Amino acid sequence: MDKDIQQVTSLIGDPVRASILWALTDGRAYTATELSVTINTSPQNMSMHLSKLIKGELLTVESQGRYKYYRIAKPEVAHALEAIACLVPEDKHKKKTIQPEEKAIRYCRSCYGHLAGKVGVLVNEALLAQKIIQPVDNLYAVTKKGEAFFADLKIDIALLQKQRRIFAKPCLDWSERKHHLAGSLGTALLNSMLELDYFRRSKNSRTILVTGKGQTQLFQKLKISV
Amino acid sequence: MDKDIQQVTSLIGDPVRASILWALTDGRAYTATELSVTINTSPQNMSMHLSKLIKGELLTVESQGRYKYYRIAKPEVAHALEAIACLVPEDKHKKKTIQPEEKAIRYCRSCYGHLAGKVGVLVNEALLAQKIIQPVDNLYAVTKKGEAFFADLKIDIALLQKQRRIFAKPCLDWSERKHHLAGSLGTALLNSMLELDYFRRSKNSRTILVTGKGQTQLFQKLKISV
DNA sequence: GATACAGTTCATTGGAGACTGTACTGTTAA
DNA sequence: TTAACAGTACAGTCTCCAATGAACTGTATC
Repeated sequence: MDKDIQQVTSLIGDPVRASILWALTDGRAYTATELSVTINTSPQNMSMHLSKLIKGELLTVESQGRYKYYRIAKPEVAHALEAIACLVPEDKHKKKTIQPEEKAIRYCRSCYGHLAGKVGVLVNEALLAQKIIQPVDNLYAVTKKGEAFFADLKIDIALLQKQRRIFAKPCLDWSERKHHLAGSLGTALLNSMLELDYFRRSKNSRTILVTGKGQTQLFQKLKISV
Repeated sequence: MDKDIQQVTSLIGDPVRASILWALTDGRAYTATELSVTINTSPQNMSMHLSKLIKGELLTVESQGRYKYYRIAKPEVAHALEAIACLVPEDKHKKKTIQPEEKAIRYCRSCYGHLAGKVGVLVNEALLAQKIIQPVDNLYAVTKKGEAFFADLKIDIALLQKQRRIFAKPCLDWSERKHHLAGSLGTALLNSMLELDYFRRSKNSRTILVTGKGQTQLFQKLKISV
């Protein structure tokens, strides 16, 4: 038993691995590259640490194309990390400023070119509710009504469908645990909305800001209040 | 915050320090030499590690003559360790032949002053089933019926509730993966049952033995067969 | 007093393992 | 097809820090 505990603690004990685990405690999944950027270490090093965490059954991986999404393996891991966080000496807690950036990234962000977060999920739900898109065996198809909607946003559906890339599909949103729109249509939609100044990207972050114009347009077109 | 977590994890991460902490999770105090013998390392090395744990506020010392008694600084530390113990990969439990002493410690032990192991979990389940305690937002409360039960064991509920320490809460048991009773009520219950000779501590181990009297009383009072 | 023991301090050493550079596989996009 | 990118594998380097030996303080017992 003692040996087992030692193995787990030395796994958690490394500073880089501790940072990885801590970054993942919110339950969202990140790619190896994303993690290596936020933790500020090389991709090879990150790969090494991630494989150790996988082997120790603290993380799980999910492959999506050339990306690999890493996430906490089970609730017990997050629980243990929270328990460890409680052991930080008291005097260190002086500066308990809760960062608003965390809140922002959960609200609206880009996810490999398409819209994610709470806003991304709301948009997807609205597109379905208004029958602009509809599910067809695990993918999405654009309806007659939808064609007009996308044309209005200067999106050429026919052109997108000619591409080899998947046209439109649901993608599980890590912060909301619901689906948002992915595929070339998802990318085109976000690009168009950025172009039209509904949204603006923020620097050095995946966070996306909703403009005043975006608020009014999203309400008019999709009946969404953001 | 990230730096703080790293400091705590690398403190826990060292194999020797992990063993020290694990050896102290029963809440009892040990001298430096005792620890260096059980952990099997030199006194100087033990001294070095202990001073780091003290500095990190995970342990406290108490001097008595030429001896120094080391113990876990606060319940949160024991809690974090138990949480970490839950992360030991499943297959490790199965394939290794569990030694008799290991079996004993899994069956019944003390965990920072309260009862743990299979017996600890059974007792907790019985207390809940018989409506002696009931869950109230992640804590436990004593029912009317329960007051009589604890009074019978010479436990003064009112006195315990006046303390600053948490009165009663569930604590995840590493060997059973279920909850046992923690908090001042849990401590009082174990002390009372030791006093009444339901249980006896074994020397140099966290293992607790159930006496004949304990077996009959636990069956009479809680309908538990141990 | 002398002796034995608990625990600590400090300089030195040794080695585990984290990191880097290079080179590779597999996937996506044009 | 080619190019770009995500991620991995491996060998070599380097660095931190645990462990050691020797010497010390302080306490108990004779």
